[in-house]
Amino acid sequence: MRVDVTSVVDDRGTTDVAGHDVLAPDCPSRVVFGRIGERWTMLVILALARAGTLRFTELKTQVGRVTPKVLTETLRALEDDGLISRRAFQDSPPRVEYSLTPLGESLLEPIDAMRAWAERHVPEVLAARERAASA
Amino acid sequence: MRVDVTSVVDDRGTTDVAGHDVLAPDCPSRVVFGRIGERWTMLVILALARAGTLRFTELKTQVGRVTPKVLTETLRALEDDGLISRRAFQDSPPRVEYSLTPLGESLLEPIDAMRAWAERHVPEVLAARERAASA
DNA sequence: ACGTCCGGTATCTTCAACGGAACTTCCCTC
DNA sequence: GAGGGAAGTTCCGTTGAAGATACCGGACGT
Repeated sequence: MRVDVTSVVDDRGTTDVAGHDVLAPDCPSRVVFGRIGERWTMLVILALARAGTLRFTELKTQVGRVTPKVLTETLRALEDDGLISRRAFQDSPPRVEYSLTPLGESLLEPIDAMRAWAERHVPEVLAARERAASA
Repeated sequence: MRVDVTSVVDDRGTTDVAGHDVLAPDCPSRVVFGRIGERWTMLVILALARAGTLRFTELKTQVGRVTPKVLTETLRALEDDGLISRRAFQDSPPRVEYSLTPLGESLLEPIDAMRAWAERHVPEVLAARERAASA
């Protein structure tokens, strides 16, 4: 199929029912994995999932050692993707509340699958890493 | 507040049954998300999942425009984590075969959950992105 | 009048990832 | 003896994300 890199593997049903080629660099799953692979997004999403709603500084302390700049970037990106919503009140001092959108909440399911895998298998991964390091 | 990353949020059951704090920077899920967030790992794992076994150059062509150096790095990292196995034969010309370990195969399940989410929801994400871009 | 809180910006620097191209070793074929 | 795989390695350069630090503007308390 079109897309340059393509046709890499037409010979064995590599595209799913929806017509996506999971190996193509522009596959939707790449978009998703790219986003959740970024350093702070998971932490932000999980923090919001727990708290429901958090203000900027609350988020900052919950998430850990993130600098305001990077946190802002992360939040903007997630907002642009429709995963979180930002409501600003013009109180003084300023108040801004972040929370998950329904779309963001729906992402919790696959995230949790990943987390479950991690909890079950990370000991094996760490053991393998240690073996590799000492070798 | 004590800053040590721990005990960030003891006030609301934030640790799961296994005692992991999902928000801690050293949480196992971070390890996993970090790894799969890297640029080529997904592609390698999915290619191997399909083919079963691949040689270096086969992998290289399947995965796309990856340079040998980066592919080697990716493969080494995955091998160190126990997700793929590398068998070298001393034929000539050299032959090396890569395949998923059982651990690597077990990772396919959460990956697929993620992929399923992506396929269902990426249109919404892209729509949100476009709204954000034009605003 | 002064400092504080809040939600950020602005600027600078550092660091790891990624990439390109050439080189290597070993054996084989032409 | 010239060339050609296979599976990398080495050297070098670029880039983009992340971090540190400082600052801002407006209301508020004291």
